Amino acid sequence: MPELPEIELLKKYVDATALNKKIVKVDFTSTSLLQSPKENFIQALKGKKIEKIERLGKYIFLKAGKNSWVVFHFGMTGKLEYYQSQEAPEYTHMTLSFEDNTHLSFVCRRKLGKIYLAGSLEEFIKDQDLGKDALDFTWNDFNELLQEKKGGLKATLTDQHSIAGIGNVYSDEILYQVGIHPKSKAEKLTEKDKKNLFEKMKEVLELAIEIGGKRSEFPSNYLIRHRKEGEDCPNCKGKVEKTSVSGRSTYFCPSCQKVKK
DNA sequence: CCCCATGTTGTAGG
DNA sequence: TCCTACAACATGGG
Repeated sequence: MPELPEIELLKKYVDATALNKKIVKVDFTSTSLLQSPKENFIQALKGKKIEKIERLGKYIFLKAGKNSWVVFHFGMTGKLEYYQSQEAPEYTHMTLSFEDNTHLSFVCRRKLGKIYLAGSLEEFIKDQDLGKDALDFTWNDFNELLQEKKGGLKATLTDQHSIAGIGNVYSDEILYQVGIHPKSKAEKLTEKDKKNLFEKMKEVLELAIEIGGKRSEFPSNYLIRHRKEGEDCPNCKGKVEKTSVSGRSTYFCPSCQKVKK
């Protein structure tokens, strides 16, 4: 569930379901994802109202009382589920129960997610050294960032300390949409490349949010619809290839995307 | 059994 | 210091 668009949709989901509800019970099925002692979570959350929900990058923050936030990171398979029944979903790690007998569970099959406590967003951002959210970047921010980066472009796009929110799938998509090879070096981009990249970064992420993150709803000229080795490139006669960049599986079209190095 | 998967982090080396 | 490669984490699916 994990990149910026999916997390933004999850944020909206929690806004629509759990906002302003009072937490009457906090349960743990496991404590292995907790970044603070279980007791601290109970103390911070029990009896409190969920006052506000925020997202930054791939994190979701729930405000429960003054200077008290619970922060979720979803790893590859995490999500939040709101429900009324008694039974928590499979792979639930933590459940908040509300006065109206509804529940919000943090569900994470592969256990790569994390749950934190924080006094403020600012403090959390500082502790984690998180970059600015991809959707909050201005052209100036983006230009400056790429100016100071020496390494691979995809590594920078997916580095949460530089730009928060972009992951493996959307970085491939953004690079495909601007016709730049994922193995390109940030320092070799022209001003025009960078401008295009900046605009497509926003466009791709915003479109993904608009269509509810459903893969089948993306335009047919999106790589995400053809994210498989040997698929036809939707823009030319080439075939989609798979390679490894920054240690991740990377899909691209070798004739539409040329390396700048 | 093999490899793959929307992520992050620690380590080793250049 | 900054960058890269790679293993590790954990678990289900093909």
